[in-house]
Amino acid sequence: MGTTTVSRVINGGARVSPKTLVRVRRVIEQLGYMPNQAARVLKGDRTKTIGLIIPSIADPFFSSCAEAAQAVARANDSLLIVTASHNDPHTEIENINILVSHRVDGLILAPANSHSQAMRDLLNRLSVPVVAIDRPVANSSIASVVTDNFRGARSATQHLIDHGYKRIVCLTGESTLFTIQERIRGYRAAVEAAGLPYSLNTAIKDYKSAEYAIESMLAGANPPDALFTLKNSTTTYTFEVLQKKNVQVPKTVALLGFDDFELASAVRPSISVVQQPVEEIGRVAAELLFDQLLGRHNTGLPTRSKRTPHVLLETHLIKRNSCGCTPMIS
Amino acid sequence: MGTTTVSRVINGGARVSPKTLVRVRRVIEQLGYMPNQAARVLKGDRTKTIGLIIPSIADPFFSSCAEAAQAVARANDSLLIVTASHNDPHTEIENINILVSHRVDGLILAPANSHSQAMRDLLNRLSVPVVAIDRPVANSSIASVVTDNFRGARSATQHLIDHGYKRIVCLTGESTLFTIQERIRGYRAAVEAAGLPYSLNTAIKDYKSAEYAIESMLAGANPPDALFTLKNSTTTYTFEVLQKKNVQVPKTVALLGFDDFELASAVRPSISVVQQPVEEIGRVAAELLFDQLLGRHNTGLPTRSKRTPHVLLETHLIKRNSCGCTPMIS
DNA sequence: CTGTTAGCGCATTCAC
DNA sequence: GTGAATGCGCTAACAG
Repeated sequence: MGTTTVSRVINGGARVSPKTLVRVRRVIEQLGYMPNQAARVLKGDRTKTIGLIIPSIADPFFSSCAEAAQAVARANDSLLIVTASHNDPHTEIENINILVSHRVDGLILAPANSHSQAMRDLLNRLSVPVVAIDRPVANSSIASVVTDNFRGARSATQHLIDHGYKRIVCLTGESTLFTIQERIRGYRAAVEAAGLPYSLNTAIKDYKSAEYAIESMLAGANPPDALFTLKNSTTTYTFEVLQKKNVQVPKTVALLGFDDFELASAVRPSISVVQQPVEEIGRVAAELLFDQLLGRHNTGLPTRSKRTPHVLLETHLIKRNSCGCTPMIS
Repeated sequence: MGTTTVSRVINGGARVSPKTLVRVRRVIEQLGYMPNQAARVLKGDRTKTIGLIIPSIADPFFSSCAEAAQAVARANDSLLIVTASHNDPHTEIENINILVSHRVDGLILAPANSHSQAMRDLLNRLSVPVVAIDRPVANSSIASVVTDNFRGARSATQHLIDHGYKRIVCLTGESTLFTIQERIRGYRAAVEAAGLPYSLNTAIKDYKSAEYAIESMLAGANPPDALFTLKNSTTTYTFEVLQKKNVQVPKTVALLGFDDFELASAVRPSISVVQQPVEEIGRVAAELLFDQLLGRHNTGLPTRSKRTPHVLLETHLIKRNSCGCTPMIS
């Protein structure tokens, strides 16, 4: 018995006589033998694992990304390791280190803080390819797959303007996040271009704060006729408040949210939203990563694109009822 | 320079002079050096990784489990690797093999098929501890953390009976799953004990089929006065249909669902549900796994419990409006 | 076709 | 306090 022969059998069985091949295979089967990846890795080969760091596994947005990325990883015979940063820069760096220790072949991450110098340095030092999702890494040459939050928010706001609303208020929380800032920019661009007042409240962090904000506004001198909510939780809190207060939507005040969610079409009125191509983000990011990993660049592109692609994905406005539209389908 | 010294520094720095310690640490920092886990593993130690196999990462139920399990893993200085089986026995076995190849220290999984002989054999051959979640592995000594689906469904049905409903119909899909079967048993036990008719429809797999089923029932000779839906998607499809048909809930027909979901309290009427202790499942499973891993059993228990614990977690009935209750809080 | 050898990076043992 | 030697399981290179 030669270990080499066994090794050959495991790796496809080339240059092994059919007899031994069968024999070895049977023994392997019988013993339930599994090659030790650690040893393979140690030999210097790829680990066939890639890492994904997202704020939370339980967040539907990111878990859908993860699912899509995993599919691509599988297709490339790799394992996806998902860890959660909870948007904490410290935890994030810790996660990067853990994954690097485990010698992942590449890394996808949603940077907790786009501007963290420490993380940028760390990332630049890595010898494996990195792709950022959802948010780019500022001032760096790291590849990224990001939604066009600016245009998405601008055209959504424009849609409200087209409906004739004059006092469109923008509601959100977590305004330090890159994505939220971009959406704010988009909202601002649209209202300013239309000569409408700019009104932003970034203090919505739970049901209570939403209730307080909306109550004051509606009772105020110049109540809004439309609400543009920049993130999922803000949208649902707002919806709940409006419902509880028996505010007519969209009659008294219209509602449009950024980011789609499961029951947006099931509630009454159904909620119009800006939809992000969630799965696509995960899929494209993983594809980009494997492109870098396997050294295949710019396939099919006539122009030699730069080494680090920055993919900007388009959003899609889903017109339901809460904005004032009356689509055919329920 | 001795590699041993460096090794010592990395592993806590015992028996190293303060000077060298500082010096080595600085160089490590400067080089961005990370110990190669593969080599450590090869030395025979634990890999500090555990595997989790769930039907889908994007499923809120399981991703919450995963999040909780990851927290426990971190606390035990380990990495959680999550993979998706899509409820396919073949993919599941493939995933087990991949994780075993990567030498995970333990495994948590939601068995796609509780009765698969092949999987049972494979699992028994493994040298690492295994914990099943959501569904047990039939006829095996594998530890499990499962919700008490039977009692949850029975008491939910009983609650509908207490409300005075006489024709309670049970709706679901995926009736081959262990959890669903248990819930069916619970429903059956309750209606039969009350001398009420047993009526089950397991064909709800999408909005269309829900619409068809509900339409026929309501138009039929003996329409139901309450609907008990056994899984999340069935509940939302049913809710959508009832809403679209302008059926009064709970007046014309009441609704009670198994499994809580994000907007159950936000919709009108708010939907009463049987809530599972989702995070607890993930947490307890991971804790059980590390107990086995670290050889600490039966802590604090006076009676010597058997080696493979089977934890049965209680459900909680959340009374909202759709069942006919009128809770104080919105 | 098959076996022998060497080395991947680390932690452990044992001398110094 | 420190360092040299050893072996974990595997595969690539090289004989037979």
